[in-house]
Amino acid sequence: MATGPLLLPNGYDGTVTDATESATVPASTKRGRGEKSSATIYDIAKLAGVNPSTVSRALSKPGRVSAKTQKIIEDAAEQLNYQVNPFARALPTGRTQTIGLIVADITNPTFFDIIRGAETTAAARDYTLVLAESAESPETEITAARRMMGTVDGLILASPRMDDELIRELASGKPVAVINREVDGVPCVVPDVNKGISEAVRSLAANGHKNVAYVAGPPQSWMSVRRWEGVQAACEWSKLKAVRLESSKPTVDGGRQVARDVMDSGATAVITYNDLLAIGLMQELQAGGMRVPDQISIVGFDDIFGADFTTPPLTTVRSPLGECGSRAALLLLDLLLGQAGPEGTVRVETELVLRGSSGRLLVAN
Amino acid sequence: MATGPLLLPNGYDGTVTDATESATVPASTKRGRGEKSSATIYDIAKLAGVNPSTVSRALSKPGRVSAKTQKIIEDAAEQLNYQVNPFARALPTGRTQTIGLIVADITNPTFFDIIRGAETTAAARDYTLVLAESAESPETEITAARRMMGTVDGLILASPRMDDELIRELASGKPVAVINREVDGVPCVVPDVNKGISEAVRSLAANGHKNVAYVAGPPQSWMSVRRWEGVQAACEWSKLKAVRLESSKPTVDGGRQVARDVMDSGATAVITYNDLLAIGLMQELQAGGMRVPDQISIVGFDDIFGADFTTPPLTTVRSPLGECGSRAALLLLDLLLGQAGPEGTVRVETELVLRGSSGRLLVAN
DNA sequence: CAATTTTTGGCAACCGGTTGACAAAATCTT
DNA sequence: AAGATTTTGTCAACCGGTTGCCAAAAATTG
Repeated sequence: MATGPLLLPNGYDGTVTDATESATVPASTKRGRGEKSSATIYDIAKLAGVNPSTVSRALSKPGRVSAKTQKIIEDAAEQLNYQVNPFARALPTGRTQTIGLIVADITNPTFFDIIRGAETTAAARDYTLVLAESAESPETEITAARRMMGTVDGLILASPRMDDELIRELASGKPVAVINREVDGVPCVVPDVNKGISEAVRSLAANGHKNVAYVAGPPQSWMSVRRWEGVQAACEWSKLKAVRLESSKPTVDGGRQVARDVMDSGATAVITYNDLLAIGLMQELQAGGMRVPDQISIVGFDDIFGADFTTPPLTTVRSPLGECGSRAALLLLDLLLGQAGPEGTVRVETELVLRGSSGRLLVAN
Repeated sequence: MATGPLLLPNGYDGTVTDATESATVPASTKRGRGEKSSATIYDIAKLAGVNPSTVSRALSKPGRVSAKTQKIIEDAAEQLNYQVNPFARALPTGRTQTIGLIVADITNPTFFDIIRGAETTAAARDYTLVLAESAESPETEITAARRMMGTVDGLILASPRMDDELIRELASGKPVAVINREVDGVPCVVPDVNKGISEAVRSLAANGHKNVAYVAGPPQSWMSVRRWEGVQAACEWSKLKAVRLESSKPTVDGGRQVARDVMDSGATAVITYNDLLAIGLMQELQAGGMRVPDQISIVGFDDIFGADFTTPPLTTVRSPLGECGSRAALLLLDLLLGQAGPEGTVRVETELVLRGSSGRLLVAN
């Protein structure tokens, strides 16, 4: 009847609280497969000759204990190579130093910049980023969100597909920030599409285009609607005809599939919901013998990684995605630190990035 | 002197343990800003008329309680919309249902696929992925790793930059899996470069090339060394001359910068450490008037997103990055469930993806 | 139907920090 | 120097689950 913790690593057996042991080494050797587990505040307290609560205060409430005691405790902590146990801390306080990010689709490079932006600013403030994806499904999204809410201090939803109402419900529990969508009562970071779109449409009009097609994104996408509205408005202003086409999915493949419809529409310029659609569309049109931009101009959205690898390089309305991620993280962190920033929506600028895929129409239509 | 928890949301005030209250609603209304916080096993126990420990067993130890009690408890849990508190569970057990992933650079699309692969398989097994980056710095990496070790059940290091010794030290604490590098005694997932490289070199030789340049990656990169060795061996076998060039950083920009050296080297075919370098290099060479592949062939590594957007599309040695992420996650999860899989290194195949950037040499050199 | 074995549920300790209340010690007043 | 005030450290309860141990209940056996 050995009492060793080999078979049941999580048992509470063995560790008698015996005051006779030496105090220079952390008492605990219990967790896991017998490795040195990290020291606790109790170990520090014993070594420093103070009460554990004093240790706790010294380590987290600056100024609450005298400089002298502070020093003794810090030295002891250092000597024992102490690291707080995040769970033990999270249990009473609820704080976890963690923020969650849910993206619609990890496959989509649009989100990589957002992830990067959020991760970088979170890390800079000593927060850890937890990532999940919804696979474009509102149900998966809400499940992931609910699961995360338990473990994070705040949540960022990038291009959420769930209902406004659900988002508000989540936001009533813990701080939530939304990217690429505007939800009443919830802090949002939204690229203001108007500037970029009007630049794009004006450029198309100046190059002699009369008929513009907009290739839409997923129906649940708030941003797709906004972009379509923007395109309509700008086209009206520039006296162009605008028609809306649907896509099956907002990917390169979806772009290829919509090429037929684009041809049939008679448009000489196409603005797509995102760059992936634009790239797929361009590939398919070129494969069919069309010359871009001589016969048809293509404009994407977002300026994702790789948008300038194509031939011709893609003209696109750039959204500062990395900035969106970063701003959303900041919004959240401010909320968490109690210094509520400007309540409403943060708008970031979009701009036209004029490259080779749009230009003057050389062939009369 | 109101005792309301408004100003000090984390206080323990107020909640007297009064047995007279109605039992149909979770007693707790304390956490946060006064919203309904989730029910605890104590609430369930009260509602079901059993002991909290019985609830705990019913919910996590299948078969430990009778079917009847099980049902009563499950119903009560459902009614109260119970969710386990992950911290409370993690505190005594150490289990967190979380795995960490540290990548060298979130900016680098190579890691996108790895992240996706890991996230997807983790999520499928009900684990959450926690992400951090090391910004290509060994110091940042070890800091991030140490921080993470406290909060995750296992860790994946993708292209780690730290010493073998440090990796083994980490691995002695909790399960660790490594991607893109082989470390003795630690489970690794490594693309086997030989097949892809020999295909690539054979193809170059068949197209009349005699001099090959390899553009190396970061000096700490284990994989860069492996690739250079592979290129050397394959070139020797095919009787080609191989020379190694250094790059400043493994990015598109780094590729542009190395163009000069490539020209000077007299090589007619270039194999680069990764696709980013290849793309940058190709852009710069083309900007300087070189024709690809007529005057120079370019072969990258990894087949990242966008590698086929270029003109000509990039020939590259594909590593199944998504599979690497997924396999590493599986390795870890198996380890966590105690069913240690095959101890050693998992090798995944690489293959040449022949596209337009490599081909027959048209101009005598 | 009694004796024995197996199930099942309850008790209480425990994980490792945090914090309100309070008393002891130190500092400041007058 | 005695009293008032402030600083500092201790006590104990608490967050919400988990689990070893034990006794009561149920099932099995003779």
